[in-house]
Amino acid sequence: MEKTDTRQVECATHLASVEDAIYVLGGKWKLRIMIALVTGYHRFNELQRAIEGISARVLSSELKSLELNGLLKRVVKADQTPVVVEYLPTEYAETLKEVIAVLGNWGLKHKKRITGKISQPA
Amino acid sequence: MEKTDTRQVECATHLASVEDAIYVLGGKWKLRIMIALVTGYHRFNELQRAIEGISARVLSSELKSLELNGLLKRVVKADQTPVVVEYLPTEYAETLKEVIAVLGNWGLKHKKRITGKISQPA
DNA sequence: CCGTATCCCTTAGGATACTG
DNA sequence: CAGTATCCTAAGGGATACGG
Repeated sequence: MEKTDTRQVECATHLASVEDAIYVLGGKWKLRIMIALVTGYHRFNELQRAIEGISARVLSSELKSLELNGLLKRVVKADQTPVVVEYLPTEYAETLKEVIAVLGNWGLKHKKRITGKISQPA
Repeated sequence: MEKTDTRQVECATHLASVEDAIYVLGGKWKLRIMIALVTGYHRFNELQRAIEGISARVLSSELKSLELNGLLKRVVKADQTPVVVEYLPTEYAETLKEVIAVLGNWGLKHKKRITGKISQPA
């Protein structure tokens, strides 16, 4: 079997790539925050309200992590009276749309499958 | 602004869906195990060797979780001399291929972006 | 409103050792 | 080979309170 090597390499490559993705997007909150962000929620408290269950402390630290990875930009508008801070998805965040769509889709179908539980053939 | 409601609902739906997906596929190992599985690694120790860094304890518990979610099937071949156990991806696991592909792809590009670090325009 | 600081608890997951 | 048992640490994340 000489294809073994090829397969091993392919597997290792896949492994490394999703590892990278998980490193950046993994955890309970990061993708959810990105969803809220691209949906149009930009203010801190707005985000906290949209993402049920997240605490200010966690939201804050996750936002920093996401900014470091270039997925959002923290913008301070000093010209307003009570300084307005906005978290805006970057252009780069667009690349996540596919990820979110695919993952969300899978989650949706999976839930149906689990709850519906049609007798699947083995 | 009367589209707000629609947007809120859409966001909530997305949120719930990826939440479900993360619940099933989240964590450091589950997706990696599925990759190894569909790549063709089926035996316990084989998997442990393919997925660098995973301990027997974790591999074992993750395999159970994945089986519960219908993504793999544990098959015992009692007809061999030293009983052979195989973990086989189910048909359903096919639905993950897209997820893995998209996520892996994103991870790959992201790594290039981070390491290469071409001056991106804001 | 926009966060940070503290404190604490739970969980994921690593190390090692051991059994059928 | 295929796991389980134990133990332990680190990190994630919740609650509350507080400051700019």
